[in-house]
Amino acid sequence: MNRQQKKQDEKVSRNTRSTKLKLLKAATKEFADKGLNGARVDGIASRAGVNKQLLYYYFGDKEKLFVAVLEAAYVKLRKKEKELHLEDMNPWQAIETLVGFTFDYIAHNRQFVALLNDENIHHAQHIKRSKTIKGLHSKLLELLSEVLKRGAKEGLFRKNVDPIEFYISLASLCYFFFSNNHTLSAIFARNLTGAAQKEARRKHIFEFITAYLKI
Amino acid sequence: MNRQQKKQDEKVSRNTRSTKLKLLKAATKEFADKGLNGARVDGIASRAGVNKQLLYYYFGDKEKLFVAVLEAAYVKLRKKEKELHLEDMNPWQAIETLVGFTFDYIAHNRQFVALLNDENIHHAQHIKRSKTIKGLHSKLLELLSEVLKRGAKEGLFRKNVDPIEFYISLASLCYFFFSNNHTLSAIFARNLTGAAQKEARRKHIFEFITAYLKI
Amino acid sequence: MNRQQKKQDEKVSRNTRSTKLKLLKAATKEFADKGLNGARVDGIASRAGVNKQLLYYYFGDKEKLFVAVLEAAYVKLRKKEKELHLEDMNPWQAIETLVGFTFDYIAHNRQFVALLNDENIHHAQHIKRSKTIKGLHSKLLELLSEVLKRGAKEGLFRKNVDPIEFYISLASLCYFFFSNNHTLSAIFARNLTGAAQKEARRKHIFEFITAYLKI
Amino acid sequence: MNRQQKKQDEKVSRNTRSTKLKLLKAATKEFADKGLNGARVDGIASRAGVNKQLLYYYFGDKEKLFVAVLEAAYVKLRKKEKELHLEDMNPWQAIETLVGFTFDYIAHNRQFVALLNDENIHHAQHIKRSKTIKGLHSKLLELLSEVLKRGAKEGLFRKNVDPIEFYISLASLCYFFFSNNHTLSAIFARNLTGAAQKEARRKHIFEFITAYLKI
DNA sequence: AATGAATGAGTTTTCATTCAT
DNA sequence: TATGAATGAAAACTCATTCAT
Repeated sequence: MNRQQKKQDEKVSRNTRSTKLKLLKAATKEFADKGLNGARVDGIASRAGVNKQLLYYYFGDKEKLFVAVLEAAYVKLRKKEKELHLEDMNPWQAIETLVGFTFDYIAHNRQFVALLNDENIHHAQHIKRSKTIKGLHSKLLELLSEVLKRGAKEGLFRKNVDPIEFYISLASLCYFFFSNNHTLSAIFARNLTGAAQKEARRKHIFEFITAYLKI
Repeated sequence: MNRQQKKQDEKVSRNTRSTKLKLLKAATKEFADKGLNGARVDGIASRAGVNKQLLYYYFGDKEKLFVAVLEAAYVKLRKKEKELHLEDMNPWQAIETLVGFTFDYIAHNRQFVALLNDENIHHAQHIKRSKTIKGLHSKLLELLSEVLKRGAKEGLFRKNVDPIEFYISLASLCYFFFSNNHTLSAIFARNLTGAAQKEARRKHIFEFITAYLKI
Repeated sequence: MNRQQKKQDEKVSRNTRSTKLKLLKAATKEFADKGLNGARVDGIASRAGVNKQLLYYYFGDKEKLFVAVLEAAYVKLRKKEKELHLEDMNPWQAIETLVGFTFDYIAHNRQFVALLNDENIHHAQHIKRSKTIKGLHSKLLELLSEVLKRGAKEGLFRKNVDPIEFYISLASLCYFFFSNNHTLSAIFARNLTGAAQKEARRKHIFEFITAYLKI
Repeated sequence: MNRQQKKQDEKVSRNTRSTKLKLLKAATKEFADKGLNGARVDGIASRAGVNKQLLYYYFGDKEKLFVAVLEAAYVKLRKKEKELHLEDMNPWQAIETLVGFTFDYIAHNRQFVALLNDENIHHAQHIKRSKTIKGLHSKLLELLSEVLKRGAKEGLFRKNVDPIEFYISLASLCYFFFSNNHTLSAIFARNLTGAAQKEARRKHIFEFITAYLKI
């Protein structure tokens, strides 16, 4: 393969990748904003600035695009999780890191929250069908399990904490505030969108988690 | 108005109520199951066993019916809340009652969870527009506030607990498990639907809350 | 049911029937003219002078409409067949009647020929799926079989004529001329559309069949 | 032009021919299987194992390719006809040969039958437009005419047989069985695909034709 | 001669809503 | 109060064709 060809291939493949990426990003926005049913194929294409048919060319149909969006979202999350390295920290550090990461990730990836909300309305049928997502085993639970045991053995943490229950609680505390922000704001007749509110929430969650783990 | 006519009127009005009710129940199911966008007017009418046009006759359009469904759901919740009478209990009793009620209500009213999920996708626009829902002030927060203060004063609870933060945490812990049950099951490759799982979750939430409040 | 109601019912049902009928006739024309794939749903609706969606309301989709068209065509044919009463005729009369009927029916129902042509392109998948058509057992073959036996026994006809082969030959001779009229005209560079040509063909077929049956 | 270049050119031209041929064969299959409207340009290209754009490069567009397919089919048929040499045979031999050839050609070239069927749905517009096909005058009719006259003069055949009517009858008997095989099978609820059925049909046609011609 | 990317115009289908009775 | 028939607007999706290399 000479330089000329190589250049060509790179360009073509880069174009393909960038077009698919543009579509994926546009779709993520549209799906997060309006849900699978509310999203418009036209809307996604025009957001991406490409012809609508390319969407079908690359992804097959609207639903498959939705799956691709979910998959990309999970790939991104798992990648970030891997960079945590909880195993190298002392128990309290590890918990603090995990809680901070969970909250901040959700806080900065509201689209992910919206997508998950919608996916739950659809009974997680797309995630269940996705081999990609099933293949992305999260090691977070194992790491957490190890940290909880370590902390207990060192006399720092409460004993016999079920890691799944604990993880669900952590996720709940971080996720719900964002996923239900609109209804909470409406019901409490109060704006919960602000940075101060968010910071207060973050702090509260730390206290909550800490109180539970502390002996 | 003679007896004959009165009887007829009564019958008619009872029929009206029952038809509206049938539609409302059917709509609740359909909306909870498929979301506002996924729900079908035809589906609702056929679930209710009535002609589609009646839906328009009674509720105006699909979106207004959705609002009516949300309103009915909130009316029901507020009514149940009123029956709690936290004010007559000692602080720990009150908290225990509140936690149990919150968990159990959500556990037994999954449709409400689904509706809220969907309403959040729509940025709570229907709730915000509904005067009915706005008018249904929940006294729970006030009661909780009073209970937390009482408990603190009596030296039972942690001091200066923000009732809103606390309430959101409580709601989070109860709500998320049910709202995200499908995706959680898929990701953990585990069935979280069972009664045992539910009971474990309930117990865990009690521990969590208690640990936080306890001095 | 009072007179008023009866009138209403009649009218409603007559409207439904007439609308369905209009659609069916329009679809028959369009499908015969352009084939299943070439036909346009819009074209059918506008030919019928009704809203396009009614087509979906009454028939489900384009393909089901095509099946309905085929079914109607077969129902019509079978009905005509029943009126022949070959059983009451002497053998030669019966054959003459059958041949004349077959030729004339095809000659006057060119749409049926076109539909069958197209259905064969689709490997008869719609006919195979149609319970209605399967249920319309043609008694023609039984009658023909009986006639052939009778004729043979009376010493009028050739013996041991296979009724199916004979029937296929008869159908061939009548059908092909019409089904392939366009290509025949093109290849022979001759107009085969005229009434004279048709009459000549009819006569020829009689001679052909007669020569075969005659001892 | 040096040897090297010549070799290249030869190779290129052979490739061209083979690519065109591959496309033509693939198109023949696809068109025969699904008709002009049902055939997919993508399907043809992928059957041929080449890029879709090449189809346009070589044939202009889908419809022109269809014409090319028809033309190739007629070229093939005419070539085979030429090899018959009916003129060298005695009348009965010639008829026997013609009938056998007609039946066998159709039996072995089902795609041709399917293409003709579809072309008739399109009112033979492509054949009518094709100068190539018009230029391929079939001498069969002239030969047949001569044979019929010869047979009649020799006292072997019925007199004054119209060669076109006779030819159409022959074609009918052979063609219809194959062109309508699917619907016939469906209606008779019987499999007419088998070799035995085919052989029976062939024999029957011989009897039929013979009976007609015989004095 | 060959290819992958991109597109426009069309086609089927869906669905909330209204009409007429 | 209740219903079946009818509709308009929009949605997803298809497909032949062309572009750029």
